[in-house]
Amino acid sequence: MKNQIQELLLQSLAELESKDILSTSNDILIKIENSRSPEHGDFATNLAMTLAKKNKINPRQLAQKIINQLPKSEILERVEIAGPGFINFFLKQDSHQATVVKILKNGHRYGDSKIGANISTLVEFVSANPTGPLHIGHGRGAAYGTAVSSLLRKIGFNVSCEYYINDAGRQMDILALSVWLRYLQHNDVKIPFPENAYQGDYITDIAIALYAEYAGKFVLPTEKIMPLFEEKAPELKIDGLIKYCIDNLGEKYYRIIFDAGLDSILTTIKNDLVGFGVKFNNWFSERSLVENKTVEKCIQKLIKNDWVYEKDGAQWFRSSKLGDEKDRVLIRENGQATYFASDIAYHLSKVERGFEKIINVWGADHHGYIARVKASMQALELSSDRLEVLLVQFATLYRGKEKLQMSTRSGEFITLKELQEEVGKDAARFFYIMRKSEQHLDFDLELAKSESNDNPVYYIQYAHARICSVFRQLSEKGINYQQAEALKHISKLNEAHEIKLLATLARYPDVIENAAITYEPHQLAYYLKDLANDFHTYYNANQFIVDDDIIRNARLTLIEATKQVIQNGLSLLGVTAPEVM
RNA sequence: GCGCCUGUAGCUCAACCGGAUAGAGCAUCGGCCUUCUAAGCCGGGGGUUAGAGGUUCGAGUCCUCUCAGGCGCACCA
Repeated sequence: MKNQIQELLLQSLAELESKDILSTSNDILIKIENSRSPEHGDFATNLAMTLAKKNKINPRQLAQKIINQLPKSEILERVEIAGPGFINFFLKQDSHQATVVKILKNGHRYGDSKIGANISTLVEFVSANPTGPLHIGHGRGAAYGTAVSSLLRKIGFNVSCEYYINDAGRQMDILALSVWLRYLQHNDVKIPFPENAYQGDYITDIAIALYAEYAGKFVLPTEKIMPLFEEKAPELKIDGLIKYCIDNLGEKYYRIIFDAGLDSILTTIKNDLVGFGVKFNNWFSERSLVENKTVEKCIQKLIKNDWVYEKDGAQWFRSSKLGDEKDRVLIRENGQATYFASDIAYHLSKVERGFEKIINVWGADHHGYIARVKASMQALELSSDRLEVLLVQFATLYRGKEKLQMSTRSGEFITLKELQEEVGKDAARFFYIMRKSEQHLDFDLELAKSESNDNPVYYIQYAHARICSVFRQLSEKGINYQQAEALKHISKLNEAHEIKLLATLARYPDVIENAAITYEPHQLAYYLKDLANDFHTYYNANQFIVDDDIIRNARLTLIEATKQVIQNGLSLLGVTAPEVM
């Protein structure tokens, strides 16, 4: 609809230009808005106001000239000038009514478009360290990332979702150590447990499972371990213990413990995500980048192109030459590659796998990381423009007044699974999506639980269930409804509530497109609330199952179309559309 | 100290690349169920958009400064 109006305006402008009344730049952007108020028609443009100054014409006069040159149109009832120079477009009623046909004809594809041009797109999100179950903080990234992916697919991008598994590095060593120490304790070895190791009960569970399979195979004499606990600096103590564990247990046994922890936690994470309705196309292992030498290959290439230098025994990347605020270490003094080195390789892999558009959904605490990753892509002569990093701000978690920590190490956190069990998947997903991603979120658990019945998601689902109920009543009463036949009577949909509902339904494709290209799924959530509101109002004002066949059929097509759009929208957000509530 | 994000009704949040009278929900007050689900609808009250300047036909939105909060500034991930 907007496109048609835009076309009319372009023709009008071309006409004015050919008469030398007006000059416009070639890249003129015609902005057409959905009017906020019915008295301003259905659509409005500020075109005359933006062109007025350049052409030294009074905006209202210019608006009149533009209107005079508008070609005849089938869809417009009338066009008006209002306020300082807005041009308001009023649609003919049958243009509104045609929306019903369009929706019912396209079904679950209503709202799709092809503007993504099948561009190969990778969306990476969650990617939490497999050192513990996902907590509520991860839920936001999961809900957001998957909604963005779904939206992009809807507008024609070829999207793949990926989870990057940080299965290498120090955090994982700490995890393995934590498992081992719990395992020793389970073997009645009297040994302390460091405060900065992973405290969660799930560690003990893994240790017990390990014991069940391997019995006392990994027990070492304690005399040599105990002195390591005397180290005062907590991080050094941990490192000392890890080193002891690897050296004395041997690489093979250490790997068994390490993998037991990794596999167990990864399985939990995968299950929790499936339960949350979040699916990944690929789980990408950081370790694989080390094992197949991609990391080494990256570093060699950087060295070859003179992006690396040595300082204090470490290898540094000259990222400050490429927009980063300082240079970054690739290889530490102790010879180990940094996480950043893996990440360079990971992004190379993304490009080499053919992704033209690369989207990373990161927690806001990683924002300082963007510049160095982009710098590395430039240094490897990969276009860094194709990388877009979407930052999701933190959710601060409260239980009533009490602020809760979401630290995995402390082991005290609400898991995503617990949230799901308490609040429900639909409500939780919608709760996350409602907030735009760059907003900080105060998530009061008590509130979320106690108000779960007031969660707007139920408002939307209720509209859907009500519509389903109407159709159930219809068949119970033995009243015939044939969509094709009923569609012949949509011209009867001209009551105020019906026009309002039709206009909202017509907006849906725009909402999808805009939500997708701006990566703002909350726009869809708010739209669905609006749509449900229009429906509930209509429901209260009019009876659908009436004796008049024509009126009844017309109304039924409208609510059937409404049902379809609610379904389409909710499914994009990972929320179900129940038929009964 | 530097960088990023945020500040809108009592609370939680919207506001479509700046646009017409800043909107919802919760809470509060008042109406609506012999008719398709009252998890609903209709109406009232509630605002100096943190503050001060600036840009322009027009600012919650853009710029500068101040204040307040969150996050980041590792040879951790």
